[in-house]
Amino acid sequence: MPELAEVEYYRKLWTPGLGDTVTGVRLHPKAAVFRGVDPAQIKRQLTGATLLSSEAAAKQMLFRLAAADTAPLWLGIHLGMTGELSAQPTGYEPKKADHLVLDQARRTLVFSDFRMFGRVQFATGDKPPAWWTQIAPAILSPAFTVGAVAAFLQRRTRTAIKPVLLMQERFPGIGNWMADEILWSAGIHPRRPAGSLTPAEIKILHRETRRVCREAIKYVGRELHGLPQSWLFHHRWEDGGKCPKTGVPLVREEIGGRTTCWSPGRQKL
DNA sequence: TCCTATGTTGTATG
DNA sequence: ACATACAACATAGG
Repeated sequence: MPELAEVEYYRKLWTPGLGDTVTGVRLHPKAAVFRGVDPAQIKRQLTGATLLSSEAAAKQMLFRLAAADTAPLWLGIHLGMTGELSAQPTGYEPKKADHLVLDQARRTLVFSDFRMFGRVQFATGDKPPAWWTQIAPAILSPAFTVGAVAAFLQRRTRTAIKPVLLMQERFPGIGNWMADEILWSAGIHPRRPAGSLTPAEIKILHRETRRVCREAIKYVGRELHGLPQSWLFHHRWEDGGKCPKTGVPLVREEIGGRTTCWSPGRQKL
């Protein structure tokens, strides 16, 4: 389920383990979540290391660890479509989809992802690796300006605005439900060509993008399903779901290869 | 059996 | 070179 807001939620579930040593590592060496990395190396280097800090950016998380006689260790996790983190009691028996399990004296930290679209990254070095630093500037940072959004839309004149909002290089952390939520609250039809938005609409889109991110982090950070009922989120999948603002039945169609939900009347072509 | 799924990426095509 | 469209990845559940 993880988009920016849920990623932040899951990141914090490992917070109890900060400051503690990893006494053992259990992993599935052949799991697809380890594509591009060496699971044996991860197991070797993380064992005995101390988990120091974590941060989230876009749909990814970065965990910093320290070990004797080596440069800092960087563990990256992308939750893909079905990834989750959890902290389990000592003695936890890993389940089938628990691909990376870090044992500590007082708990066990687990990354599981049954569909395995997520991934584990790993690096050592004094500075965070490129796969982390290359993530686009956050939507809630000063770099996310109306001008930057306008310029990005201009280069995608004919593309529907919906898939444009899913492009991580400009909208890091936005996923399918957040994109629909943004367009719904901005009153913009998801099929509108990106280049057809007026300056006024771009301004609203920019404002609502930031607002949805800020509020989603606030509500979801508290509890995973903590969004208010007034959000589209709670109605978008139910058959016969109605727009929380107008009471009119919602519409669902595929746009840009993803199921898209909107409220006709509020969002016109 | 068939369809869907809160994501990314490689490849083909324009 | 750039933008766009779509299959592929792997699995569970309705």
